[in-house]
Amino acid sequence: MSEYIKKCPDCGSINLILHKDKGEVICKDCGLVIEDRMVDFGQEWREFDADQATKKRRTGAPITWTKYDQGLGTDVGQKGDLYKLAGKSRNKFFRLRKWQYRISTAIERNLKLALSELKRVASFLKLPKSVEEEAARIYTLAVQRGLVRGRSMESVVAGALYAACRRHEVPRTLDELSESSGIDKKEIGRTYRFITRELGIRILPSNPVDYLPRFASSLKLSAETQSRAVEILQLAQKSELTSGRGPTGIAAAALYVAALINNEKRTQREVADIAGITEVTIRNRYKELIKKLDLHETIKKAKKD
DNA sequence: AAGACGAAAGTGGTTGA
DNA sequence: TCAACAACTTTCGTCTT
Repeated sequence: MSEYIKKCPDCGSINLILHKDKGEVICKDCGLVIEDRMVDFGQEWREFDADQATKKRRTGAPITWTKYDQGLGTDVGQKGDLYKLAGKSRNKFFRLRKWQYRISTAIERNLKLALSELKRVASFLKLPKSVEEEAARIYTLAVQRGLVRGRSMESVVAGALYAACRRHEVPRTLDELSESSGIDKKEIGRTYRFITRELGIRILPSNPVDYLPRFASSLKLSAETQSRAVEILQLAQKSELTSGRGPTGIAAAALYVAALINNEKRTQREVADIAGITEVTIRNRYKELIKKLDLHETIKKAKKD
């Protein structure tokens, strides 16, 4: 048992029980949960067969931010323990349960709801687990700092997801996020900026290269074309064609040019739709690319083949 | 006829006084 | 807080294949 807790801070009783398997310290007299989420101080065991495993294994599921209490947490009277008690003390525990519920409402209820929404959007966008975790962490921090107040829960969820995507370099566009969460694009952008600023999350400007694989596969372009596009992008970055421009536009143009060179021509319209930009933007980027990188001959040569 | 191209005007967001 | 500004979009007419 923890060294520093010897008396119940509520009733002063020294009758404390340690629930090792739950990681809780409970006052035997008043039922107060003095400490939960404590670390198991027990000896380290090894398990040699299935029987020992059930007896000796001490860990549960890994801690995760996608559960509102990180998969830990203590509930009063969960398993029907309460019905072993009679009369007064039973009522007392019902009261306790009620209070626990009330106390936890503010933040935890919000989290419960928000995280299920987060999960829904994340799976809709087919985001990897790591991004979902990150987004959940960001959201949890945001709630704890009261950043959600005055904003809709959904928009903060979307903002957190967007931030997590950016950090993990699996960018989704604001449009995609907006479509899957049903939140206005502007709103997501605003909350995104707000929470990243408030939480001091530093995010690199997104790299056009990160968009290529997704666009390329949507357009059913070959792997060669895709890697051609990567080369073009790298050259473009050296010539400083990329700074200050929308990353999707550059990615789309590079892909368009790469497709031309490799005789897998797609129309500007097709590419533009996939990338969520207009043909005009592709044209502008495309012109710049050709001019700066001297791709004239390369394209002409490709056409003859 | 479809796609590519370019001009011109409009939009939303950033920046700097 | 406002105006200037850059990037991007929308629209539309013209040219190319």
